[in-house]
Amino acid sequence: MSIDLQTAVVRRFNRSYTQRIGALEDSFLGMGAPLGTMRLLFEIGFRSGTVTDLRARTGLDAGYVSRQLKRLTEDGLVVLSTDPADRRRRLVELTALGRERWNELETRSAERAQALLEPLTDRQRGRLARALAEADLLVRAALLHFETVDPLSDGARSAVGRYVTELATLFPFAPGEPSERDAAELRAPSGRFVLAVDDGEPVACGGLRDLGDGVAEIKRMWVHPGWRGAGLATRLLRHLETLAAEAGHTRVRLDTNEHLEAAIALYQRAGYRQVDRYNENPDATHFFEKRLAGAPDGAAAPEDPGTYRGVVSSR
Amino acid sequence: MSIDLQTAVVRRFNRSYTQRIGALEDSFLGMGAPLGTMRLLFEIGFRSGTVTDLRARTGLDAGYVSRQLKRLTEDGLVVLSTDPADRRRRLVELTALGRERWNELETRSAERAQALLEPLTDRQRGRLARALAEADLLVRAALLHFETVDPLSDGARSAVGRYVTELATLFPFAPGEPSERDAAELRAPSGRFVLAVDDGEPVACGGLRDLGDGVAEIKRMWVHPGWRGAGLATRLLRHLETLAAEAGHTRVRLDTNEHLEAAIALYQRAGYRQVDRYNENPDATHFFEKRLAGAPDGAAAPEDPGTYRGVVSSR
DNA sequence: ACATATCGTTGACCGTAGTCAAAGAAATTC
DNA sequence: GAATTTCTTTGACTACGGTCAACGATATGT
Repeated sequence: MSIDLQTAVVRRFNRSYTQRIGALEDSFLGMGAPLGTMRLLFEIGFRSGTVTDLRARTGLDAGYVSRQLKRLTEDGLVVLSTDPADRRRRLVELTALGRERWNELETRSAERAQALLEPLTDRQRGRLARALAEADLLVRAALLHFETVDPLSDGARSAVGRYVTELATLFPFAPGEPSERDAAELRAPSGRFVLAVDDGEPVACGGLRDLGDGVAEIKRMWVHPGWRGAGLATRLLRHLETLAAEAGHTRVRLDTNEHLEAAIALYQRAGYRQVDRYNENPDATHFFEKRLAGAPDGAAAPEDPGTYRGVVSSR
Repeated sequence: MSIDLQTAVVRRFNRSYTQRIGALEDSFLGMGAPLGTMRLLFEIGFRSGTVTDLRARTGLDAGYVSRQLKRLTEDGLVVLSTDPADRRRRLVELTALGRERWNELETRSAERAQALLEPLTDRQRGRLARALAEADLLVRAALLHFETVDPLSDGARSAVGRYVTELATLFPFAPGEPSERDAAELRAPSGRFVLAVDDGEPVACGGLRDLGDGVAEIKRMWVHPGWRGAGLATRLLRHLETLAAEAGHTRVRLDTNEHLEAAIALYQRAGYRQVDRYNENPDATHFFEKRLAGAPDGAAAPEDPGTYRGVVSSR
């Protein structure tokens, strides 16, 4: 399928979906309060906290929010209180009535979705759900981006923690605590650590460290299990290679474990070739290397971006 | 997959898609004119005609449209002229400048869609496009509804015309012109003709006539080729059976041609059993009958709503 | 020919969403 | 302890989308 055709499909879908389903927000209408007010109520019900927090999440103007909250308070849907920790701040919470309304919004939204499914036969319903789940994963993945972060930041720690936990379930693997020394290797200028985050949750990560002689090593590459099959690992690998090339490296190495079959397949698809053991890592059984495009002694294999399902590199 | 799970998938998709893609309409913004004005411009560019027509298509208020058109005229984007056929009416058309702007909107919208695809690998792009195409078909189909119309109305004629044309390509089939006498049989109270329309185009049709003795006959069942595989034929068949039952019939018959294999499979899945020839129709080779649920001498086979691909009944 | 209906325009009006700046109260910095 | 910053509220204001009723011009039915 050509890119033009794909674009046309996305546009056609956009049109039928937004036109026919109407804005999702429509479910907020007809509840006696304007859309904006209900949207805020929904947001508060989703997670209550300070007004500042609420504003940050919604990106709305302070004055606007203040007035909406006033209205909601008058309607008895929320209560405002002073934050004891910082008495400038105010805390927002739903009242029992507010929670009731919130549930009503939830119900409406669910009914809306059911009304869409209802006319279809069982089989078509299943097909639609599968197609939307697939589209959802891919759309989310498409809009994700990799950010270079500090390897000891909360997000990085959380991602690496998950990575380690997952590896430990696949083969005997007992890493030490993440040390400052380990982390320093993955920090600029000689190293990198990239992270993709969705909704506050780490989704993928990977690190790069300098082995000297123009060689970079890829470390701690991981993709969240719920996000696999969307090409994230391929993109991540490519991203890391680009970062390595930008830092002046001409080759990338990595080690991995024989249990990580999907990862090995990924490396092979991406043009890595197996090499001899180049370190003492007891967890590693397989070693790979790739010459970066543009590097002298070129002959880098053409990339074949394929689907990948599974955990990635070891250590 | 349970209906609750399916509903959850739809809701999750709704949220990620509308939140992340933003309203499709956003591409109308930042063009120096408010959204509503641009939306109208887009609609005119899509198909120009009378103001009434435009209003009917958009569902907007007469006063509102009038003002928008005034603005667009002042900006030199459209021209208004009196309809020579009815001098109360006015014709709207884009100027060259208006067409230019319209193309700009198209470009923006396409860029938006491409930006979504761009980060994905080739393979994932293909997957997303396929998933969205599938979802598009099913969503459109789900929101379609069958309407009982006069068998000689424009829509019905158009649908039957397509049906006849299509049959003629599949086997020797030379029907006469649609006669008033034929049509009368498909008219209430003794008969029915149902039609599904999307965007002015006929998408599916089917008729019902009275054979006496509590038997109804299904005629001219057809689904638009571009809409096959979305369960429309199954739904249409079910709908016609319901209409027949409501009219007091206890059995439904139909004839078809051996070349229409998909149709025959559909009837069998839907619980029809083959019977002896019951008419002199030279185009028919196969004959089916089904006892309607609730009818005495019951034992109607359980329905298995399966996917259907192909033209439907003969004649 | 007259009554009636239709089509578009115009004026008056409304609520919603949102912006901006001023200001009071509380916290933090120096 | 004074100056500055942060958090929230309030008043003033704006554009936008939209509704309603009145009106003149044109068509249509009888």
